[in-house]
Amino acid sequence: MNGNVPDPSVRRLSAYLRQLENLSSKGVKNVSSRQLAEYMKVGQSQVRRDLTLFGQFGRPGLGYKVDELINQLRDILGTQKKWKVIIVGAGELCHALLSYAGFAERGFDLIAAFDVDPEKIGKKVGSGEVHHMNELEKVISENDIHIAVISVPGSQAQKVADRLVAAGIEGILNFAPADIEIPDNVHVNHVDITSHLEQISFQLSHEAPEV
Amino acid sequence: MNGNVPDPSVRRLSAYLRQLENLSSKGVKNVSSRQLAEYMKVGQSQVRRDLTLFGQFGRPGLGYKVDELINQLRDILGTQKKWKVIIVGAGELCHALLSYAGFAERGFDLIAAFDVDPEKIGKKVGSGEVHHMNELEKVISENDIHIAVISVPGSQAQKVADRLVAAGIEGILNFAPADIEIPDNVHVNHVDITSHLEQISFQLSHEAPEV
DNA sequence: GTATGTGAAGTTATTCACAGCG
DNA sequence: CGCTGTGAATAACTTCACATAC
Repeated sequence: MNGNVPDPSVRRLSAYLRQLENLSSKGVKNVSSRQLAEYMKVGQSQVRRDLTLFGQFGRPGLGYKVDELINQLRDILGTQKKWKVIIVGAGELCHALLSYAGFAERGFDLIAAFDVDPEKIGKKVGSGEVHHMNELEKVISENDIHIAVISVPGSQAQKVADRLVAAGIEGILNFAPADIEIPDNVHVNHVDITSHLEQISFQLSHEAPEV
Repeated sequence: MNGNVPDPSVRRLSAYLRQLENLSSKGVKNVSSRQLAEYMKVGQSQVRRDLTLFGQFGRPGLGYKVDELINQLRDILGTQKKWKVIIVGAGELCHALLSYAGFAERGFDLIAAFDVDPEKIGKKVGSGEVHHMNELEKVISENDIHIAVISVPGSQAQKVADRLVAAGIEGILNFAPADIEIPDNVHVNHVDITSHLEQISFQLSHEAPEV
């Protein structure tokens, strides 16, 4: 459909979608790029530019129809259809993610977790249950899984990633505190909490001192 | 010290630091920009450029001394000194974060958590314990806290953020699935898990179909 | 020979500003 | 008259390529 969309744009599309869902739940029917831009901290032309990368969704003089745009954004992001997702490592993070993230409403269906701890196996998580690690490949292939979340200790992350890739997984969300190496055709998103704290630390450390 | 460093550079500095800590623990003493660049997926001149934004740390012909560079990066990121951090919301995410992130080694000391659930109050977390929310302002001011983590339900996030800001917090790491509005002089980092999944979904959906 | 630091060039992303539609 | 969509202008970031140091 299109060659290259700036990464930052894609991130913002998520943010717009979040904001629009909010507006929709408040009964708002129409929104202009200026209004949308206000909520996030971007310029109004940025909003329009991001959207027009994928088509023309607005009406001059009128703005965008909230519900319509929500659907268009979901189409763009590919979350109109449900993705089946598995999570490797059924520890606290796994439960934390499930307890708050509202995966399902956003198009992601957690259908299985994996762990080596016998105590955890068989317990319910999301819309599935905890399996033993040695069923990993079987479950992936039988259920047509494309996306996996890694939430194991850092020392295990690479090993897990290798198995996921070998089993055909194409997208990985990595919460382990370790970088993983994977082939170029697999998409990884690494959530490194320490790094986020370091960003903040950097900002505070380089603040223009208060006058 | 310096006016404007590209955000992407700061993010990469964290990544270099992570990689260098790794190398150091393996006993590696020296590293070149080419080697460092290989591990992350950046060009070698990018590495040099990022580093020289803050000084000249390398030796032509030799590369960088691993342990020296680690210290310099920590100075830059401001994590040479320990930051005291609090977390609001003592739920599963709070425990997940503590159980795996190795905060302390990276310069962040979790000294208190806050919750409204009486069952949780008094329990130990990190190097502190869970307090009732109404002690929030008191603990912040008495302990000279600058950074806070929000891990409460989305509906509470804004309220919590407002109190944190009013109490003098300058940096917020927000895990709640909601955007928060705060004044410009406070630094926020929002970890939105759904958004990360959407990035992956987008990539998979717009993949050049396999030939 | 190897590797840094950096001007200059190139690329990518953001913002401006306005023609044209509702 | 408000608001979109978009060429053109600007700014931000990255890469090249080489003089210089070890």
